[in-house]
This record gives sequence, structure tokens and C-alpha cells, in this order.
Amino acid sequence: MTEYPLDGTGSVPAADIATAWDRELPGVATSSIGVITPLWRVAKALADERRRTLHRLGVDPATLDLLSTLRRAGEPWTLTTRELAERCLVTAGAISQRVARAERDGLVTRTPSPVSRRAVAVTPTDRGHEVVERTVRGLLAHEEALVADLTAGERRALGDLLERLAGSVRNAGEPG
Amino acid sequence: MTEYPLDGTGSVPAADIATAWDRELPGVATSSIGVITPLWRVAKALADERRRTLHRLGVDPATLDLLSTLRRAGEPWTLTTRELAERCLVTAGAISQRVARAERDGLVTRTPSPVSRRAVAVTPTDRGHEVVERTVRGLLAHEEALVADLTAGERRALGDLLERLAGSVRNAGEPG
DNA sequence: TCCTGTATGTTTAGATCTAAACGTAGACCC
DNA sequence: GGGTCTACGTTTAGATCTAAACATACAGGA
Repeated sequence: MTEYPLDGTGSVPAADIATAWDRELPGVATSSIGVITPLWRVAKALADERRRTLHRLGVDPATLDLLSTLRRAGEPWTLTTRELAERCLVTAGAISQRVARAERDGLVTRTPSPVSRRAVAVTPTDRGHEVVERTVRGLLAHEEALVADLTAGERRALGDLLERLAGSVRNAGEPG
Repeated sequence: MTEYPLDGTGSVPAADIATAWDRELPGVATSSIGVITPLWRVAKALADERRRTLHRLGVDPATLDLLSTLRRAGEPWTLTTRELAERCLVTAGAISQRVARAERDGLVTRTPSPVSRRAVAVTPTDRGHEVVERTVRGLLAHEEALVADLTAGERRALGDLLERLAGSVRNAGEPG
């Protein structure tokens, strides 16, 4: 059987983690734990679910992220390496490797950009488009089910709070 | 300069992603995007911040996760490989590798468990405890700053919604 | 006692990422 | 024209993870 952590959400409540730190390192700042621990756990659970779902569908998350980003860009579905790095939130080096793998598998082509001679334009092949069309509906339908217990209002509230948190992280992270 | 994605939060609003999918694959289910996209971005921003903060402090996230989990367990700060896998939310194979690296660096010891001959007990060395004591305060202080823009009420609301989402993911993920 | 199944760890192959070092290509300025 | 700076990509080293194959150690039943 597949080896896997027994409890994908973590068996230790976040509050107990704060308590334990206060016992082990008295006076330590613990108020971020109530947010960051559940956030981290949910993100991991979602990432694991996505990986397994995509494995069933015959793609891997990195390649689908690449193909999806190109497809979402709209016709003619072409972006440079730099644009892909920005939108996929990974380094240019990671994009270079993703594109190399996808090109090897016949899913994208790499051509000199018409705009600038140093830029590289990446575009899905027909097979690349087929992969997107075959998998994205199934993936999004599955993820719809994962958030199904939350009402529309709760989802909106959660999305808004997460965007506020993103702003907070951006504020505090950049200067330091 | 260090190479890095230009905008750690993603420049494309989540709503635009849903719009783009509806244009490219008409009728696709997009209502999960408003939750999962910002969640994913914040989690990545926090992970990146943590990695850089710990790099400054001279540890790596995987090793500190291991040492922290042992320390939080309380005296005598000993857990088996299996317990570590459950609490760290990674596979037993990953724990085996983390422990091997930490043991090589003199941060933990691996001894036969007194309970069962097939179990392995992992415990921090003095140096391992020093690393925890030296870094965890700084890390938690930094993460306190990252969530500082949210009020206490917003943090509680966010934590609660995330735990509800975790339950939803667990419900939908296990049967399938 | 022996057999079988389950639990616990380790190892390995392959994918992936970051960080940093490179190598060019344009741009700007004198 | 030549020098310098910045932008764009690629490559490489090293860390990390999952999944799957192994290797034991127990436990329970016949």
C-alpha cells in the first residue's frame, strides 16, 4: 500500500502547539500559530489532493501549472520564460527546467520571441492543449468538492481574509 | 542579485483566473478558485519567508521542523520515526532522510526504542536543543510581524475558517 | 510451532525546487 | 565606438519530497 502520513490534517490541535512552545521556551511569541499552522496544513492537504488527482489523470502538477498558465493567457497562448516565472510564482530556473521537460514530452514548443532576440516564447503544442482540456475540468470539479462544506459566504470571507493576510505578509516581508 | 519571482503574491487577481478559465473552457467549475488560489499564494509566501529567515539563522526548514517537533513533545523529547511522520505531515521515508541528515550533522541521535525492537527512538543532542533555542524565538517573532496587519478578531476568524476548510477537505478527500 | 498479515524503518529512483554562477543581448551614456 | 548596466535564460549543485520496493519484527490463529 502507498505509504502516507496517517492524518493529513495533523493530529495535534494548533492551540496545543502554542501551549507546548510556551512550556518549552517560556515567553515566546505564539500568537501567529493559530493562523499559520492551520493555513499550512490546509495548503498541504490541498497540494496532496491535487497531486493524487492529477496522477490519476496522467499529468504532474508542475507541468499542468505550466500548460494552464499558457492556456489562461488566451490566444495565441504564448508567454516568455520571464512571464511564466512571474505567473507561476517560481524562479526562472525552475521554469527553464519545466519547459525543458514539457518540450521533451512534446507538450510545448520553444521559439525565439518575435519581440526580442534574447526572449524565448513558449507555446503549447496540440498535445499540450489536449492535456489541459482533458484534465482541468476534472481537477476543478474535484476541488469544488473539497470546499463544498463551506457556504458561499464563508468562502468569500475566507478568500477576503486570505488576501488581507497576503497584504500583511507583503508589507512585513519586503522591508526586512 | 538573488533570482526570484518578481511579485510574491501573484500579479493576476484570482477573479481574473476564473474569468480566463470560463473563456477558455466554457462552463468549467470555477467557484473553488476564489479560495484555493489566495490560499496557495499566501502559503507559498509564508514558506518562502520562513526559508529565508531560517537561512539567515543558519538552519533549514526541514531540520528545524524535525527538531521543533521533538522539542514540543516535551521531556524526554523522544519520538519514533512513525510519530515524527504523523506530526510533521511527511512520509516515513522523508523522516528517515531528515533524521539521517540531522544525525550526520550531530543534531539528533537514533537509538533502539525501549518499547519495541523494530521502533527507532530519535532525540535531539545538546547541539540540537541549542539550535531550537537559538532559532525558534526569532522565527516566531518574525512570523508575528507577518500577520501583524490582521486584528485579533480577524486572525481568529481566519483560523476558524481554515479549520472548517480542513474538515471539508478531509470529508471529500477520504472517500474518493 | 509455523504461517500470515501488519507495522515499522530504510533505501532508491525520479521529480522538483531554490540559489547562485554563467552567458549573452539590448540599452544607456560618454 | 566602447564601456557598463540591466534583463533574460540556462545550467548546475544540493536539498527535499513522494512513491514504491525492501527488510525486519511482531502478533494472532491454526
